[in-house]
Amino acid sequence: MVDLRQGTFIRKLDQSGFLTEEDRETLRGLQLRTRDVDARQDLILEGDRPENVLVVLTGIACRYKISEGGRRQIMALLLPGDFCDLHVAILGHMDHCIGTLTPSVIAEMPRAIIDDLTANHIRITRALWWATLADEGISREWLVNMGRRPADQQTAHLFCELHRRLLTVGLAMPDGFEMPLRQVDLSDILGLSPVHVNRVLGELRAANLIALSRRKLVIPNLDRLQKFCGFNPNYLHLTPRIDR
Amino acid sequence: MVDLRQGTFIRKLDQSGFLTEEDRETLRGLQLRTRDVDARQDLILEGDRPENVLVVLTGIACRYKISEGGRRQIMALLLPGDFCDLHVAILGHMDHCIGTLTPSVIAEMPRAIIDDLTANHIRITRALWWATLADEGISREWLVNMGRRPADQQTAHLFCELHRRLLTVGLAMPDGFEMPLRQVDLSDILGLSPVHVNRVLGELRAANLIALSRRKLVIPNLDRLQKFCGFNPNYLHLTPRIDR
DNA sequence: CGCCTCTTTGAACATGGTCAAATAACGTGG
DNA sequence: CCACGTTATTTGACCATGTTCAAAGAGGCG
Repeated sequence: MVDLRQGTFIRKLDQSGFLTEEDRETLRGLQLRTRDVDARQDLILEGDRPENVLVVLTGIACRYKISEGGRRQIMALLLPGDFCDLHVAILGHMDHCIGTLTPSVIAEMPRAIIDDLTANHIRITRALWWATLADEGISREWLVNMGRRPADQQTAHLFCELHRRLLTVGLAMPDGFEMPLRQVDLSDILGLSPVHVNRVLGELRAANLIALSRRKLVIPNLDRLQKFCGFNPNYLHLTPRIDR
Repeated sequence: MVDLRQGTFIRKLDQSGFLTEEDRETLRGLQLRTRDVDARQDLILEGDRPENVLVVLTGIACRYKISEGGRRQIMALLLPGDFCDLHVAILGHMDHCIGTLTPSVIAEMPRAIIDDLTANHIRITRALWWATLADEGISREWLVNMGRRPADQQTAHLFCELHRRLLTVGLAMPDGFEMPLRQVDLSDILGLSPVHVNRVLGELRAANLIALSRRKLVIPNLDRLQKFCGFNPNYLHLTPRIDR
């Protein structure tokens, strides 16, 4: 079944700047099986050696681990268009779990397709590699965020990142976006306690940096929010590439 | 000049399990210029578009960023054999800085060599990709470490990781290793204050989990240390690959 | 309406941070 | 080899940020 929603990941790969119209055509022609998944379901567990590569088409998923202490740490957010487990093709086994945070539609890309793409489509291969490297850039920024920013700036920074990333997949407005994550999820992303996240959200609201209610996040003044947390979107590597 | 020290990165890539003797021969034949660098020197700055890819031959370097607040966060340690900036070939510009932590020897791999390798040596290409993905696994574990472990376990975990990684490049003994990082460096890795790192080190010493003096770290009981911090080396992807 | 989940609030506590100063280790030149 | 300046580690006292536990409200949904 050709699914129009796969436009999301084509657009994502296209951001690498490597694809030609021919490549996009190839990607559009892929026949992928899709799967509807509820919120808070595991897609892949640590140690798995999955046969298919999963791609998020709609919804939000995440990479996470459970620490010895039984606490969840989310290490990456997977938005529409993002690949869940490309690395497994190279590394062999998963070193973390992947689960949905919201109800999602997931596409399954058979290993055979990946093998074909990486063998016969050099630019698509580069785009795939680009995607994994861009992910890495984000996790580095999260380290800075957790290590060197106080909770309020850290939270604001996450919102700036989400806003920017959702914009590129057409899921945000210039001044806000649908925010389906719960406060517990935010706390597991930020490495904070849920209670503290709640208080920080209160502060950000009080400072009129955000408005958040009924799952809508409104950013009254994006520039102010970005300045507040020192957000510099460079690490997302979203700028149009004109140099190759 | 063929430099024997490039054995370090060949060994590193070999851990991917993808290389054949022919590939190793190819890598051994590379003519690389090397450079001696003092401790605490920048090799690459944020925004750079370096022409050569750098490889650490001896010493320890790191990826880092300086936050708005002027505080350094180290996001990765680069040990002998590690590539500094492979991603730049794909992403276009650096989103972080790279600098040495100790006196180091750095090899410069001209872009032309990388292009040749990735065009004509499929297994070496996969090994390179493997290396970047393994790095990513480490930064994910660091997120867990910072987000969900108290400072003492976090510090212990870093030592376990360092020990294991240094073992694979022949720079550690079964019960310890040379620890050239200062406490400030540790604090910038762990996202803690230098003072607190000092106190944590004291605790770990008091609990007889480590002995640390004159730049030698001794681990009296590795198993105990690993249990203490929940260290599971899985994420390093160092296990011998027999499945392909 | 009633249940369940999520958010909000309060009070006491703990972990880690800051500032400042003392001590120890290191490297260099005499 | 020692003295000195420099850099790194250690210690103390006080403070701030974030955590925990518990309970009360709000919202969403059948």
